[in-house]
Amino acid sequence: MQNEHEFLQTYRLDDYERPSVTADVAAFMIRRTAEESYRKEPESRLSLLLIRRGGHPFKDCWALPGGFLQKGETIESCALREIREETNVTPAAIKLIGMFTEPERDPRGWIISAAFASIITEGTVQGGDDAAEAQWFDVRFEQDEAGLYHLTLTHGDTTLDAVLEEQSTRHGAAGFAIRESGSLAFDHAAIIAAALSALRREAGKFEAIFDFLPETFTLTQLQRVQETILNISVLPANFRRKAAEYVEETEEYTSGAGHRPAKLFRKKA
Amino acid sequence: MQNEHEFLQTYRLDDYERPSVTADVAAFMIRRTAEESYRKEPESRLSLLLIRRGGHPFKDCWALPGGFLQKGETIESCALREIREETNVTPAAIKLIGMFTEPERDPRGWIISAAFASIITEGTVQGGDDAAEAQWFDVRFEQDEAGLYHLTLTHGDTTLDAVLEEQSTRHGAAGFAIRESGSLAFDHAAIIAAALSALRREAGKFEAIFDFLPETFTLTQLQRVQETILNISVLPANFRRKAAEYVEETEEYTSGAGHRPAKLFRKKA
DNA sequence: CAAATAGTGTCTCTAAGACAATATCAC
DNA sequence: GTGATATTGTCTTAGAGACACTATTTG
Repeated sequence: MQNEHEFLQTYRLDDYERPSVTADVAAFMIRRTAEESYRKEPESRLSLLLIRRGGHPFKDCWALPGGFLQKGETIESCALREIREETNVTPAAIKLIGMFTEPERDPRGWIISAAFASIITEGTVQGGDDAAEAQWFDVRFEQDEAGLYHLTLTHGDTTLDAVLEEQSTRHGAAGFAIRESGSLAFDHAAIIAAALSALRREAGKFEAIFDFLPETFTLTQLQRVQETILNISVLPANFRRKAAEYVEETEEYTSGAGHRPAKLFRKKA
Repeated sequence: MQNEHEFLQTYRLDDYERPSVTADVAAFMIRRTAEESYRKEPESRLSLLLIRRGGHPFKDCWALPGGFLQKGETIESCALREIREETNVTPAAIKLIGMFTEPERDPRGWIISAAFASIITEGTVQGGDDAAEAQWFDVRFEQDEAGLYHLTLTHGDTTLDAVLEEQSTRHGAAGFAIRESGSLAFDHAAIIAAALSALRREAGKFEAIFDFLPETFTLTQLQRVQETILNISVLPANFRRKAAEYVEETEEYTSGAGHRPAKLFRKKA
């Protein structure tokens, strides 16, 4: 009879074929467009970080940042390392949203992906990175009358359109089937749709939205984050009442905005 | 310049080392203990399916059913196939709850795991399976004054005790660090804790709990499912008011229970 | 009829939404 | 002052929890 040490000495993992494993990251940020009038508040938009593929397959298509899991790291470290290497941004938070494992999803071979949604804090993106081909796309994600989801990503003149169908969730987490993929590589349109669903599910709770903002912020900024993600609009009075539970005052105020200064808040510990 | 076809012809995936990938399944069922008095309602308990390991490593420890991802299947099919092969039960639903990828988590080598929570419908377990070493354990999962989580699994004379600490969720989904693992194999105590958290999060919504019950059920049965999972108790009047939205009546009634018959309901389409 | 669960009606309290009114700054 | 956002107060309504009461079955 073998003991455990002897067993491990003779155990051969490579008798079985193994997949390559990647982490792909859908990184979201709230961006504010330049104000028109000096005292009007800038518009907030949800945006997503994509990179343009320089090589095959899906050459010249846009894709989520991501790459292969290496020995000795966890899948979360891999996700953080890859987005950093490829786009020079560091997320404030990441969250696993699904596994994408269809055997034919990657023409290079058997490659499965762990998909993460991540949040980039407004204003932490340094310019001048090596990743010239990394760009922020404005996000639109809506359901039409027929129940199909339309994902529209815009950056300057470039528009990527994808159409997805929500999959019956028998035996599994909610997923999306791709009807049209636009110029998005692999199954990344489905990953983005899943990440957006997850983000919207979370954004209703306050805990989840602070990472979009700097350390201190006004309540209006916080409100805009939630409104932008959920694509809704709520009355300031009611938003403040609900938010009060999750924030604490600082002594600081905004200034120079052509209207009453706003107190700055921080997330309650 | 290569075209895509030429690229794929010469692409070599095996230049990089790859991990083995497994799916592990935490399968939950509601079991009802034999009634004491002829008209008293039986007690409901949440239970979890474990198998006893016959070989190294962790010989004689208890573990979640699971096994290696094979080429040509998705990770969800793998999870369903493995639990079926090893325990002869078929889940009504499965849901990914996390990736477990610590490099040292398996002494056999580089093996990462996709963890699923699954629901087994009451009464669908056939006896006499080949998996003599698969057993249902009653589940207790509670937080103590110090904030530590205690997981207690009981089957007859066998009791497995694990102590876990909730991990700060910076950079990721809520996770648990194992303080003491009892006789649970690998990091399965942490997987079970994560699955229980996910189950409790979902059980508050009605959508998630129907799979524990057969096609038709009484509202009291439905109430017991929710109460058992969440470890709470609510007033029948209030439960019914909330549940009404998610169920529809049938023409059937229970009988022979020594008290007023209950109408059977089914999940609303 | 006694014991037990099934089912209904209603009171109260709280949280969410709507709306009105006041405060304060930069030009 | 004007135009904009900041901030507070309060009315109304919808939903959750508590509780009292009635209905129906089988040993």
